[in-house]
Amino acid sequence: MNDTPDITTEVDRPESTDFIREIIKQDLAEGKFDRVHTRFPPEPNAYLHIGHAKALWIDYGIALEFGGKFNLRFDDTNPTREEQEFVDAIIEDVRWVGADWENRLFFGSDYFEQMYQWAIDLIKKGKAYVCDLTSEQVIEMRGAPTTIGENSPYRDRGIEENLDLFGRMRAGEFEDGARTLRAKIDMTSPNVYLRDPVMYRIRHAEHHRQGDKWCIYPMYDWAHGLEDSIEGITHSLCSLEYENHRPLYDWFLDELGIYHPRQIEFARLNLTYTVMSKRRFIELVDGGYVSGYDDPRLPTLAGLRRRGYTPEAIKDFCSRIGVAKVESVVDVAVLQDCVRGHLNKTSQRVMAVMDPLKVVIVNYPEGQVEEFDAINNPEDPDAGTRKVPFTRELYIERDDFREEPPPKYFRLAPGREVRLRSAYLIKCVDVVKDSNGEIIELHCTYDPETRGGDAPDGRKVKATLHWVAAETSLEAEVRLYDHLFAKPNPDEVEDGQSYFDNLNPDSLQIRTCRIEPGVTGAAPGTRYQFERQGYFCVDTDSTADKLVFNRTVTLRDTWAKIEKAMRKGGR
RNA sequence: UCCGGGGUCGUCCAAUGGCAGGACAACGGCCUUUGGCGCCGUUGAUCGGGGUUCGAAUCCCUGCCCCGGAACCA
Repeated sequence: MNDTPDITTEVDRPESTDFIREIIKQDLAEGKFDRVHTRFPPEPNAYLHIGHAKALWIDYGIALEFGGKFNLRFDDTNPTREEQEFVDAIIEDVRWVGADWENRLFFGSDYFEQMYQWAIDLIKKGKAYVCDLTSEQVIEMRGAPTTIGENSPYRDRGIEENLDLFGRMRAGEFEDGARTLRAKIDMTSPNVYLRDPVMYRIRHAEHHRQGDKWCIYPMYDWAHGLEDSIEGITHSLCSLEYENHRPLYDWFLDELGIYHPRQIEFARLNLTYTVMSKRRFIELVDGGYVSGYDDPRLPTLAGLRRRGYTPEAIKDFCSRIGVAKVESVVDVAVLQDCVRGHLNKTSQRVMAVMDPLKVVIVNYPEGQVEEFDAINNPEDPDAGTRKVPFTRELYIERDDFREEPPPKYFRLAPGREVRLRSAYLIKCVDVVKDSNGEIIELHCTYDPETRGGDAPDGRKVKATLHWVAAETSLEAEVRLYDHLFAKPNPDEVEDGQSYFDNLNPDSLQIRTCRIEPGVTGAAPGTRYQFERQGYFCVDTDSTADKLVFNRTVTLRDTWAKIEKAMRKGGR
């Protein structure tokens, strides 16, 4: 509270920047544009993933920073693969991540009439023609990157004939694939996208918004720049694979002489231990490797949401990874660090025992129940406290006791004293085993003087354990998630193998835990920290009778590291 | 082979001719009623070769390597 605000550190600190922001600043300085307007243009044919979130935060973040505007626009130019279901899902995801398009939700298909008129303009200029070649012929005559293409025999059709034919294409006189409208550019260009690209194809298909109003549909390259132009986009940001398309983007806009946004490309996101493509999501879902597109192991936004990730964490992640043009693979540990950071500050602590070992406090009165005040969040004093019941019979984590403790292990062991979080100091006086030698129960004594966890004589204990009362604790299902793939790069495979061979068999473990009773009735989506273990959130499968938790991420586990190092060193 | 991009710590991103810095990871320590959080520290990089310059990650030349590109997909 009495910290002196350090003004100097806030002044002159270079704000986060990247090559795109630099370009925009320069454009603004040169007067090339006098405002900033971006857009996020998903095709409604798949679920969004964390890679889309990166793009979204570049688009939206830039608009925000420059005091500009941001549009959400569905690029729905292909009727055969787009569905309303995806429109709804994408809107939900974009909203969840926190981008605000205000009242600017648009659909590329709403511009079809304008696009059609512009196509006519191009035909009139002699810059577009109706081509009767089949798709196979077009491909053949286009040539290869290393060779040049060949002109279509229909390339020099007269303007009147082109106009007539194009009108009849729209009128539905021809079958699917019978003809196309092509731009007349250069069949010898080293950039194959400039070799008379198709602008319109015939598809007698029902469009999710336009119904059967149209039977010709614009191709991406033709449509996208027009959409940007119509919306007054200043900077059209997209991923690297469109770099080769930019000359075509520019060509259409220049030939039409209409408002011309600037396209800038950046590298898309890759993450370790996962895959990031629509095709692979489909394969994983269809193959039953994951439960659906919202499986918490998938990097889809729906999956991350279900897993317990917060929009804040995702936004933080996007700003940490930056923007550049190098193909990159970001360590998923960065993402995990982001959620831990946010959840540490915000989530309520609770005690849950994953693998219960019974503890009997032999000097504690039978039938007595005490209630302790446990701190809800040490990072947030305003979070207050909660009551946790304590009884003679308790459960602790099986892993928190060792009959023969290894070096550096300072949890419970015979004769050792530890603290039960928020309760008492207890000492292990006896180990009870069954006929197989399996430990079934621990007998401990408690020190009544240590109520709350501190010893009046000032003696210290090294360990604090989480625990639950045997009887009052609840049973709950926990789903422990780990990386979907066993290798950082799932594509690193032996000959004859596929990325499926790298699936991590332990990516999901289902357990039954005992949890303190206060969580009764927690709604799906509620997030907790299970002390000493990790962050968990109530799954959508959870019911009043049966709580189900997803593990979002584990806590950092220094002891596990030490143990691992010792095991290695021991060999 | 042609066209378009790109090569900085293990990873991601800075340094815009002037001390190669930050984050994650790793390692060590301090603190701790979470082996959590926090704090401190250590390790660690300019693809190679030439050149320009007082000075090069940055500019020039050259070589090498990586990615993308031949859907009536986006």
